[in-house]
Amino acid sequence: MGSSRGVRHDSMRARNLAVVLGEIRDAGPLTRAALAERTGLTKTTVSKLVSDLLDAGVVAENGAVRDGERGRPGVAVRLSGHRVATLGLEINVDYLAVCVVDLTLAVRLRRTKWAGNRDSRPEHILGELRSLAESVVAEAEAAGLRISGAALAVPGPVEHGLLRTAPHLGWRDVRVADLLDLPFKVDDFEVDNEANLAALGELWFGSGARDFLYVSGEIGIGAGLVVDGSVFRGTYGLAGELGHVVVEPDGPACRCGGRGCLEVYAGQDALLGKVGSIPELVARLEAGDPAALAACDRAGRALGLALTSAVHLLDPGMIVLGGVFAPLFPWLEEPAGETLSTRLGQMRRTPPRLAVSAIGADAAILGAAGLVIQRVVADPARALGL
Amino acid sequence: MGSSRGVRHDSMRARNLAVVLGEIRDAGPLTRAALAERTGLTKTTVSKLVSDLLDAGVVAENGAVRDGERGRPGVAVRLSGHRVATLGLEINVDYLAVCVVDLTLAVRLRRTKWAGNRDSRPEHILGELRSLAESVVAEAEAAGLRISGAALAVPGPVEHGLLRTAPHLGWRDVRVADLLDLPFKVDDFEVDNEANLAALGELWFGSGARDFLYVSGEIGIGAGLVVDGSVFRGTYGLAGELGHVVVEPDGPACRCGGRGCLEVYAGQDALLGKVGSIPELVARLEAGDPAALAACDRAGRALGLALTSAVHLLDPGMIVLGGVFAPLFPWLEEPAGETLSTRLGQMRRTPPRLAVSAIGADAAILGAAGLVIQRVVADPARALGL
DNA sequence: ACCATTAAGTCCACAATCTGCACATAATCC
DNA sequence: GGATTATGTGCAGATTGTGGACTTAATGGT
Repeated sequence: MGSSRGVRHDSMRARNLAVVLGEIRDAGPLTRAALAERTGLTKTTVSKLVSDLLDAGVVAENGAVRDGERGRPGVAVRLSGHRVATLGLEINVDYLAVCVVDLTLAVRLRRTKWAGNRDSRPEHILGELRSLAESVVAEAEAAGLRISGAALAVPGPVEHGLLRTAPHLGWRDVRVADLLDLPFKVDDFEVDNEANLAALGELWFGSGARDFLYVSGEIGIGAGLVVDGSVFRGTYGLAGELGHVVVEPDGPACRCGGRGCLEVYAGQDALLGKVGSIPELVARLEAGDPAALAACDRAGRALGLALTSAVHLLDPGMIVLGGVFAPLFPWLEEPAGETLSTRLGQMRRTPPRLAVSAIGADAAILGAAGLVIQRVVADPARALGL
Repeated sequence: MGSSRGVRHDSMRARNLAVVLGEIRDAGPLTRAALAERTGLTKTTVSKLVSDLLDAGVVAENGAVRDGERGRPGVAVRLSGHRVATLGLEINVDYLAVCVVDLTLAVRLRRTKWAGNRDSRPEHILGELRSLAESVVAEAEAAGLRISGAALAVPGPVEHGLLRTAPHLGWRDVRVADLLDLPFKVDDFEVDNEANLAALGELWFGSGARDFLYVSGEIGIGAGLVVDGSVFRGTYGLAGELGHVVVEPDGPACRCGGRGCLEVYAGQDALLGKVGSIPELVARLEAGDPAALAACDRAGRALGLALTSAVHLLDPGMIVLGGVFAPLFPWLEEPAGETLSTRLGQMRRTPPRLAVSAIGADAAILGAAGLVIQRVVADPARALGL
């Protein structure tokens, strides 16, 4: 049951710090007077709160505002990225990646290590990731940044910090946080599915939409639903497994135990067939190779069918295709979109728009780092000890 | 963007009233000392808050607690249903229904009016519903209850208070609240999909589970997902349209424009075939009628397939079958459950349990009334003018 | 150039609410 | 019947926000 705690003076202040900081983030540089107007707090209170935020180094004054109006010009306050930053981490089948993002969501550092991680020992991979992270953190700290948390994207479903299964890594039930052992408190470190974090990457670093289903085409197919700026995770955090939605009840067997799942038709293995890589596939598609075109068409139709079910169940504002689906978008758009709008029929005024992801392979690490930034802004008092 | 308001002294108090009242609701009768313990507030503060709640008539003292311990016995405080109540309304194809539920979730009044509402004029039906509601409200007020809000369940998707389409009523784009014109403020009246409200009915009046997918088998098939005690509605409030999830991509045409939707195999029309009613179908099933058994088996398998997709996308804690699926549960459970667990395969430790709804046809009105009660408890200061 | 006007930001007395401790109250235990 | 223990309330004090007066820094008209 909801055993929620009462509110005391300090939580009131904490909340108001978050409100002011959130408003500065959402509505760009603002003067104290404008902040008072927008938050409903008095100028006095806003002044005191802003002063604390200035001391903490999370905001900075932007110089006088020259808006041509009469009267004393205000001093606008904006988010400052010079002190607080967070760490985004990713383990994928082919690489490890790390980035540092500051409070303004500027990417400060970024590093990738290519590695064949198929069927590898968790301890080994996580050790590599730790040393990668440590070097990046040291560099960030040398630049005067304080890393206030981290999040890690993994290629598989995560339940309460436990990686249930990562089929292509060959991992099962791995307590990732314990093995990785970074020097963060539990509250400041999170592990989540690659698709969920990539969806958040699209949210904060992409096109600016606040409601969409991000479809992550990797070796497997996942999806992350963003509704009004936050990810829907379901009961155990396992929502969004688009790859195993039923497309053809009597179709070919899938590794999951089912038959005719989306992954069978549109997973990376199905798309590539005998082709070696995605860039090569794109080259063949551009050259008009019939086998490649047929595979894409089939994948697109299957994707359209799975998305039909997803739209009925999840009601996304739009659909963003990412991962390997991004470079293939020109060949997937028509069969998938056609299938989707035919099937949805009269159920919707207009079917959700199909769009290509605005950011590339970095989606997941950016989303991971952004998630922690989000938390700092949502509760600066806790994150900064104000 | 989240232009949220700052917190002032009065909102702090409002929040604490809600915390205390919520705790009393969730954890049964509690003494002031126990409340202080649980909320983290001091005994002094809790005393003052409880005193206000007593004055408002939403809680009552329960007599001394005799728990065999030493020391002064506390006086337990419990929710009191003698003053505040809410109204639940439903329009369905075959009937109108109304109920009054008090703060303790006790059903105080209940009335159903059978009517053939197929292809009827909205003004007419809503007029009938209004007079039904008015008589029930008058009766409730005569019993000393104050009706502090209402919610209405309708058989179709609702987007921002607009009933988009109710195929079996023959309605399209109806502004239900305006036509119904009950004397409630906008904040105190809500229209929602029958499946969503039935799901909430199951939550508050059913088995006690807090995470489940409620599947509502009516003329159409809808579903309401409850995660941690609240309904997931998607971007436009259209989530949970289980009836049009793809079961067989090349199956028979559905009235929605698609093919092989769940509704084609497991909608009421498909289940009944030439049989006249659900009770008659049940009788035939009990008698072993092969045609009836085959229809149910086919419906169960189709339901299992649609639920497979739903489980992958929505990650429900369990699955509750309601509406006409409730009486048919004995014949649906095996084919649906078998299909579901085979298909989910290794993706889950255990597939979500299939259960039958604990409440009957009243699910939607109970959920509707309960929703408004929930709001009163969530913000007693606003709802009661404290 | 100067002064009225306008708006931003700060100062200070005051108000709302919660805390912490003391204390009265009402049981049980021996 | 007195020691012990726990509940609930009263009162002073702390924290935080409010509201209006005041200072500051511009513009614009004379």
